[in-house]
Amino acid sequence: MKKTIVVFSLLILALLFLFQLSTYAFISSNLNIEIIIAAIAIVFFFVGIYINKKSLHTPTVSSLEINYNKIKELDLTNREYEVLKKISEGLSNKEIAAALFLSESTIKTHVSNLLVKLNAKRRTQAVQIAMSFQII
Amino acid sequence: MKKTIVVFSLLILALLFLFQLSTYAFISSNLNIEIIIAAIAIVFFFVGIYINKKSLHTPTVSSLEINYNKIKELDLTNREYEVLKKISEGLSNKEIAAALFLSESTIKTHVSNLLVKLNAKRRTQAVQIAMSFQII
DNA sequence: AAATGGGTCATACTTAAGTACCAAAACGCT
DNA sequence: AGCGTTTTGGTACTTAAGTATGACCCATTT
Repeated sequence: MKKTIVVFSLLILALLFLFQLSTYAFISSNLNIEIIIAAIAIVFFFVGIYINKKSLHTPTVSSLEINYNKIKELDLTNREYEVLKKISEGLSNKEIAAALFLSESTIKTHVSNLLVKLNAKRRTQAVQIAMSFQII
Repeated sequence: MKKTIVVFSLLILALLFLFQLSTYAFISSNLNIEIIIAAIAIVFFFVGIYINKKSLHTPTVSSLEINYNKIKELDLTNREYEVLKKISEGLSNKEIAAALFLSESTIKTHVSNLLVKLNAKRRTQAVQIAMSFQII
């Protein structure tokens, strides 16, 4: 943050200097106006780069969006998708049942249907496939 | 790419226009020079932002690096880490055994040790934990 | 030479996961 | 009200996963 303040202070000083110079050049006409304009252009060019780097593109640490169309395409129901997310969190069938207030039998049914729809043989593979489809 | 060409073409036209205007203002003195300079500054400011966005920060589509220090910290051996990666790919113990030319017993041993070291109860949880540590 | 750690494999066992099949309640839709 | 789908749950079974324990080989270290 201190660095930002210093940069902006220097920037303001540079701009003031340039504007003074441009006024001087306009009055006395002994300095080429194009050079002044070019200098201002260059300064603002770098200001644009700096602002963009600082404010517009700071975090954005990935975290890709979920492909909801793919979920529909795979014909996953709400419950199946809920179970899939729990599986990806590393929960057992019993734990998922407890988390969703259901019986383990129900979870097994959902998991079985899930594996068919995702064309997976195991829950670990289902997670892998789901990640490749970006649905979790 | 076509969009880039269009943007740059428009940009060059705008700059030519501004420079012509500045020359006109310099000669006839009926346009305030400060306004011209401000216009150029604004244009170059956005040029800076655009250039920065296009060239300096294009890909970076995530794909975070692996935390090898964490692997050492967890005291995972080479074989255990190999098995962990195979688990995360959704392979069964039998499939991992076939892939690494080992017996299923050996894989089970490695998996068991792996779960202890990662403090996981199941292979799915191990994958989850490994991802949170960014070691896979 | 003995201890150590990594890797391999086996047996025996328990628990979890997954399949197949069925059935009923619940819900949305026409 | 009737239809189809979702959701729920059960039984019975097979297969996979995971644990515990012991054993052997091999390379490195003490």
